[in-house]
Amino acid sequence: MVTQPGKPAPDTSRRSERSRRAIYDAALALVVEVGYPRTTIEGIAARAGVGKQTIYRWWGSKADVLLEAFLDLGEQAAREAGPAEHEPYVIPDTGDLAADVKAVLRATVDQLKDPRFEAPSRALAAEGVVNEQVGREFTARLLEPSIQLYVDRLRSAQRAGQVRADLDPRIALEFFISPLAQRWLQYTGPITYEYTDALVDYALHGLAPR
Amino acid sequence: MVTQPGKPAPDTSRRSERSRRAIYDAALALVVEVGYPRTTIEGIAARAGVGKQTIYRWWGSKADVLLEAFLDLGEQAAREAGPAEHEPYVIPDTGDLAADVKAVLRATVDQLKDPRFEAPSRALAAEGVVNEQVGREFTARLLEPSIQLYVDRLRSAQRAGQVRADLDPRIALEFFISPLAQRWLQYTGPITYEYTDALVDYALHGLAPR
Amino acid sequence: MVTQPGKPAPDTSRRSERSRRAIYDAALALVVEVGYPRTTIEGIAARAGVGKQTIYRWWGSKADVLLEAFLDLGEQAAREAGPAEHEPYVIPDTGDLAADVKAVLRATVDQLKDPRFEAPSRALAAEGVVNEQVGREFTARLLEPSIQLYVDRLRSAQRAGQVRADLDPRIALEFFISPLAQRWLQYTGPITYEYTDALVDYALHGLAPR
Amino acid sequence: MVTQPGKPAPDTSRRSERSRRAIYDAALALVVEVGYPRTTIEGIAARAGVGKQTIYRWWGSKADVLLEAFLDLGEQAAREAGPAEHEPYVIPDTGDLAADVKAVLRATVDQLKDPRFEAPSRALAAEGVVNEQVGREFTARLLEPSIQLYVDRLRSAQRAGQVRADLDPRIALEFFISPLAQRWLQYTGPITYEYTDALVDYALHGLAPR
DNA sequence: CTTTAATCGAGACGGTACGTCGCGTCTTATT
DNA sequence: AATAAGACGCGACGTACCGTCTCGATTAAAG
Repeated sequence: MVTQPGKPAPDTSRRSERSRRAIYDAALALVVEVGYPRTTIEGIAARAGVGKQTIYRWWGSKADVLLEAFLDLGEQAAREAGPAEHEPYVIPDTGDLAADVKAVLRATVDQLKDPRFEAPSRALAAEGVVNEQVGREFTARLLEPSIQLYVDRLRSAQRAGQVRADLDPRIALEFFISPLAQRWLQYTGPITYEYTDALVDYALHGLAPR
Repeated sequence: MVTQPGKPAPDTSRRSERSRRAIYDAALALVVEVGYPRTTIEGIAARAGVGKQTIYRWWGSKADVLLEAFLDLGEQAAREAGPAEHEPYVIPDTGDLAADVKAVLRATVDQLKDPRFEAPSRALAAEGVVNEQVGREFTARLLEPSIQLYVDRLRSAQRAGQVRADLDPRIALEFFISPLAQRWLQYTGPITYEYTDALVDYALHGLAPR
Repeated sequence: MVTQPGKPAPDTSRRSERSRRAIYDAALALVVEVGYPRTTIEGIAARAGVGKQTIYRWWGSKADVLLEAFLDLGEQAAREAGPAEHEPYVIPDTGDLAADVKAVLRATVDQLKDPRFEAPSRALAAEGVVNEQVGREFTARLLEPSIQLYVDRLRSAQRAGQVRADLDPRIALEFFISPLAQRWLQYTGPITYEYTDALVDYALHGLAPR
Repeated sequence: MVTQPGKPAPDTSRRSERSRRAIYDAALALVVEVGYPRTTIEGIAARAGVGKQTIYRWWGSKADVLLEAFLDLGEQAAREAGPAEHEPYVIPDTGDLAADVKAVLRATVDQLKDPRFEAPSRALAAEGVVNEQVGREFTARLLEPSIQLYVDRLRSAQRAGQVRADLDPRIALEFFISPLAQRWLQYTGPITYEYTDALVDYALHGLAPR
């Protein structure tokens, strides 16, 4: 992200768009097909019909390539969905917090099970666990936007009196997404609609008896 | 875990205890010192004063070695703590669920920040995210025992009327540990005592106003 | 061959005859089947159903084993041929030197083409070229006895006036065997009866016109 | 020699001349210093300051490297000797066959005792004995040119009436070189000027009395 | 519309680590 | 005490990728 002083900084205006696209496609395809550890820079270059240097010129590491490829995939999907139908990219606000969050979590469950999404995002998550720089980048560019949606929706719910006003939404939202994240990352339990529905109910009403 | 048909299965009784220990020590030290990706089988062997084949004979991969080394480290720590003082290995049951869980989570926070623990467990978690077999093994042998302690404590609280009887403890406990896990794995927020205390309060009383 | 001072010198009387034979058989069979370089001590031991140490106890190297195995093969062949029919083990003396030597060389040609003989003796010759100790041992125990037969036959011919009396038989015999040896060792030409017959004629009458 | 179908055939024009030279030097030096069996590809690469792959890219085996290194050494020596003084690379033709051949054989004796020549050529000869492909290559590229010189000289002698016209020079020349070769390869006798002189005399005049 | 300089494809290069094979030594249990 | 079995420390194998470094051959911006 930061410009290195040692490197002459390549000229972005002359960059080959066709190569960039081919590299993204190759990287994503390989991660799906052979898995992240067996995805190599050489393999990406060969599959993309691109010189290795073209990759090293524009990215710093395998994880970097994949992160941008994955972000691009998201933007592409958003673009294809069109401005009208952008359902999964915001949290609906029908006034019923429980229903709205349940709906979004169900969509998330579907997404987690789509191999096109799962392979690269697992790879990036894994890399991020062990490489803090990648981890922070991953979180900032992929998780943070989604998290912000939850924060916004919770603030709205607070204003509507559906959520206690003294709660920190940054913490509250974790009751919805962290258990799901952990089951996904660490295989601590099955991932189903019933499960995510239960999470919402448990979280809203608390574990203690009323 | 499963006996491979192709391999002649070495004779466990003649195994060198001294080599096994040296390998564990070397693996853990290297992961702390140079990080998981730069920890190599060759490096472990060299540092342990052991032939590479001795590692390949008994373990299937770098992750396998580290997993057993880490489990052994845990057992060793438990043994050293002695049968009298086994504080972190159960959840206290004073009758006050909130206080008991807060105490345990504070201990967990400390542990997550201890480099001797952090480096290998991050490494294993990362590997597990991208390699399902390792992930399930990691969860079964490392996470599951801790999870079970929460299940037991929550059942006790249900009997005591402090937790609603109709809740599934396997889900309920995730409100305590999953948010912490996600902050640790994905840098989604700071990890402090105040934070874990808040988790317990939010979880018990729910997000919705009473 | 020389007793090493460092080694405790094993007790020959307790030696297992069955193992020795099995090792010889395995060594010879492997050299024929997979070639000398791919014949290993481990392979010989495994095929002979013998511990590796049993080989290391009694022999100093792969070449040593093979040399003894090959010598044993020769003795065995001689024993089987019986005391009556020991044709290839002496040079006949009919009074006609040319005929006698031609006959022996033809037998040698046959032997050189027998795979059971060729594989191990090539292996030993090769080893001997690069390892002087083995080379001298090979020559002393395998070549020298045959050479001596030629010396004797040539001396007899000298007495009979068929060979000039002032010649050194140690040199003269090389005109019969060295060209053949070189063609065999270095592929410098085809090996046929006509060729060995010609060698004898050329050698006896000289290259210069009479 | 033959293009393998499985390998993509590297681009010869981009080959590093400096690496090739360094590899030749290292290979020859190591064979002299530690012997052929203890000369390893890894050792050559390390000494040449070259990646192992650079060796595997251009040669098929240790013997291949050494063969080319040795041929190169010969060409280099020939180049250094210059076009004027190329004494050892042809057989003189003074009209006196005996004298000419004796002179060349004496030079050969000297060469056989030069360690810079002896170590690699023994190694290649040994390898060739046990590996027919290497053996034929060795003979074709190293021995054959020298053999041809003898053939030519003998033909000249035939025309001059010094050698019987009905003889096959390919066989006749072996009386000069094969006995020497065998003594060198198999330690069957000492190698001296007197010996090679005697070979020439015996060969020309024959073993039988005149 | 050239000119020209950066990017591109290709892939050779010096390296590091891989996972395997075989060495020669050793230890253990059996005969 | 020798044996079958095989674990061990060690070194080399041949392979896969790493990240750097030339090479022409485009190729798009500036002259």
